[in-house]
Parts: sequence; C-alpha cells; structure tokens
Amino acid sequence: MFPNKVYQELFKEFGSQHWWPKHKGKKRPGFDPHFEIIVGTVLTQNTAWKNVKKAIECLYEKNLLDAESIFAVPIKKLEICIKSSGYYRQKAKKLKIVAKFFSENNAYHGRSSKICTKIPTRSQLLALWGIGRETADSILLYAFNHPIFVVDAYTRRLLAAHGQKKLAKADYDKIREYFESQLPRDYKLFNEYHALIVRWGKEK
DNA sequence: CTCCAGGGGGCCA
DNA sequence: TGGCCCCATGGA
Repeated sequence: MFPNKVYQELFKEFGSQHWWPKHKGKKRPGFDPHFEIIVGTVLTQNTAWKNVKKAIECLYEKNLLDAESIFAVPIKKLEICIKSSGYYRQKAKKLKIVAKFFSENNAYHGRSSKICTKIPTRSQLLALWGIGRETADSILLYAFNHPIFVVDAYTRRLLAAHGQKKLAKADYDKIREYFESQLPRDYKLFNEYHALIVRWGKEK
C-alpha cells in the first residue's frame, strides 16, 4: 500500500476527526490541556471514548485534572471518579504512577501559566507500569506534538485490508517504522492519520 | 443474551 | 517471542 495515498483517501472520506487537542485550555481554565490528554490516553485503553469523557468531567469537577492533585488524592476517590471508563482499579493505579512521574519531573503544575515544555523520552514512559507502546506513543504525539506514528489494532486491519497481510501481523515497532519511513515526519499528519484509521475501523 | 471499545501486565511454554 | 487470561463499564 501507499500510506500517503491511503491517507488522502481517508481524509477525503471522513474529514478531520478532531482528536487531541479537543480544546486549547478554554474549556477548563486553570488546567494544563496537555495533562488532560495524558489522562485521556490512559483512560481510553480498550475503552469507548464516550465512557472516558464522563470520567474526565468528574476529574475536572473535583479539581483532579493536574498531576499534583492526582498524586495527592486518595486512590479510592480516584477510582470512584473514573469508574465509567472501566478497569477503574487498574486505571486509578496507572494515573497515580503517571501523575507521580510528571510531578517529579517538574513537567506539569496544573496551572496553564506553567505549561509543560519538557518532553519525556519514550523509554521513560515505557518504564512506567501501565504505559505500553501505544499509550507512550499517543502521549508523545498528542500531548507533546512529537512526530511518532501510533499503531493499534485498526492499523493492522488497515494493512491487511490493503494486502499487507504479513506486515499486519508484524511487531508493533516494525509497523510504526514502516509508516514513519513512508511519510513526511509531520506530527499533524500523524495526529490526523491515526484518528482516521480508527474512524475507518469503526466504520467496518 | 453477546460483543467490544481510541491496551497492558502477568504468566508460561 | 507468542499465546492466553485478567482487568470492568456501558452501549449496540
């Protein structure tokens, strides 16, 4: 397949998907929109976005949409708040770990006036319990505008649908490197492409 | 009723 | 490495 050509076709069919950023700090004044994206990447693991939205709203209402607050809040309260996103015990633990990482790295302060500029490395993220390759890459791409191609189950189906049966079953990083080698290294392109692939997959 | 969503960790051969 | 199983809610 020709990744560039497929992208054009998908965009022509579905248009812009408006994944992240969903709002640039306007919807939640006082909170760093980047950290909300990071929370979203964790909560949406194998979960419908609709269920995640409720959880994020709850976190916002309880002033828990920044690293320091999540790090400090009792985990039980966190669990109750994110219950709608499923796997809520595991995800509460994951959010705690992620919040600890970003507060210790002095990356997020929860206030828009101190937005993060320090980009974590992929291996730093992968070292965190609960952060696998797809989530790490989603954080880098969607929260930090780092041009890395996010691979998921739909990406494999897309490859298979275009005759790349072999590559579709290959290792995550082989697929990622394939797309990255075939496309200009543009974070906006990667952002939209992954979202379009998911949209395509849901269309079935 | 079943199936699955914007995955990842643990375990075992 | 690769294949299972588990985690859990909510909508179709």
